[in-house]
Amino acid sequence: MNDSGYGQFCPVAMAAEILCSRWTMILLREFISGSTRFNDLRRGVPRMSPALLSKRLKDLETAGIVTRVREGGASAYRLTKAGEDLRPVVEAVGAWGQRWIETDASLKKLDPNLLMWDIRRNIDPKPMPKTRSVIEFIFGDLPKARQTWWLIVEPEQDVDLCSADPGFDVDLYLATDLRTMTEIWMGYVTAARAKRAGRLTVTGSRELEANLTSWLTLSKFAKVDKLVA
Amino acid sequence: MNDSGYGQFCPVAMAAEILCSRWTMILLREFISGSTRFNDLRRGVPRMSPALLSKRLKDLETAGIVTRVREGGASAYRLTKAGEDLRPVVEAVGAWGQRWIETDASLKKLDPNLLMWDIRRNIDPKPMPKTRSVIEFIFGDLPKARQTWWLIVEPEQDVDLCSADPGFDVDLYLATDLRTMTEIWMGYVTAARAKRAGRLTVTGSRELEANLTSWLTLSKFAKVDKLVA
DNA sequence: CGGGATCCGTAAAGATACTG
DNA sequence: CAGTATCTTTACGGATCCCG
Repeated sequence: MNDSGYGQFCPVAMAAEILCSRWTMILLREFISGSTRFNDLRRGVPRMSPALLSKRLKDLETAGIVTRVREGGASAYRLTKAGEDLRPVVEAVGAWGQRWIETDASLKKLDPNLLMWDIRRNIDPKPMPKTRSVIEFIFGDLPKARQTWWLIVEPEQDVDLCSADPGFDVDLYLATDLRTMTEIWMGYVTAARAKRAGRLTVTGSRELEANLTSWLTLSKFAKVDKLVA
Repeated sequence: MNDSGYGQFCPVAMAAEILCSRWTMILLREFISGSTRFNDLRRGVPRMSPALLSKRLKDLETAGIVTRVREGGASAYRLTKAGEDLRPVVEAVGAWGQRWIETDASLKKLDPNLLMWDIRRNIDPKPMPKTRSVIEFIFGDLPKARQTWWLIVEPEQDVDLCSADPGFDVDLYLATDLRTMTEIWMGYVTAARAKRAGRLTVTGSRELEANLTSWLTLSKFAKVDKLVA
């Protein structure tokens, strides 16, 4: 008998034994967002120790939720069908969080690295120019080392994120502060409203500026209505 | 800064800080199933220490998921609107568990107390006689002390569960084993099939026997199709 | 550089007993 | 009935190191 679990045959309990251990839900969010490599996953859960990440990946493999596959020399982790089927669970958790967690509580956990990493993987290159576009984010309230971020969008390619100047000409600048950009990303405030309030300044390519809301895709939870302030 | 959490503004992470601590999901299942009193909750999570139960209740109160109210001399815990809104989360977790957790894994965690407690709160008295009905469950494979259970169903009242003979005349007997009854409850096998296989014997009131499937409501996950053996 | 393993101190959970 | 108190065990966090 496995004494580490809840000792209940109920499917909620059986599932919770796997899904509700520390970091697992966040790890699943990373998988559902498309990460497959150890260090990509790690970037999404920077405060999780690599030892624990390694253990959790093994646990998820044992549970039949991820499979480990060799890709060239490196290994990649991919969701199985059972893992893909967890999408509704993660989305239900996220939707509840967006509805009921107080805005201020979320905004006490600002992190430019996580924000930009999230923005990066949700950029939609389709409405963007058919050449390379470089977008510079400037968080005026942060110390120099974390102030400036570049997104490099090449058509038909994954978007690149840099925190060191890549040396390309910049097509669009977004000058703001970390809290405002996070609020926009979470759907707490619109980009237009932030601009009018003087909390966001957009300069550069007229085209990119004009259709900003079509390529700067927001968090998938941004459309969920909040029910608490 | 709260270092105990995940340190991420993402709603999945914010929600998981609350929902994915040990026992919390099972406790929420108990609330959603209708328990409100400390000792009722405790019966649904018998392997959780009362100290931890007490702490989790306080955590849930702080999170705005339950409220503690005085009812006469005793206290009761009730879901708030935010707590009620967790129903889709718990149901998604349970549905995934029913689909993907192997049957044998669940059936290694048999527990007559949990099973009968679950059956008790899902009995539907409406299709039953308008007088008191007493149903005796006999698990022939268990030691004497846990072999026999009585359900006392009075119209318009909560169903009573006893593991000591209440002394009433019995209207219906169900003789089976713990695994079979659990399989029926979980929807792995039908009562009719278990009867044909000689794993369940029903004797007593013809009426109660005839409409057994209408008053013996199965687990709410029984209708979810399994995708693994 | 990707993908871990090891060691050690702290924090959470389990077991059991007891109380207003 | 509704919890505390106490002690032990396990899980987790953080730093460091290893290896192809």
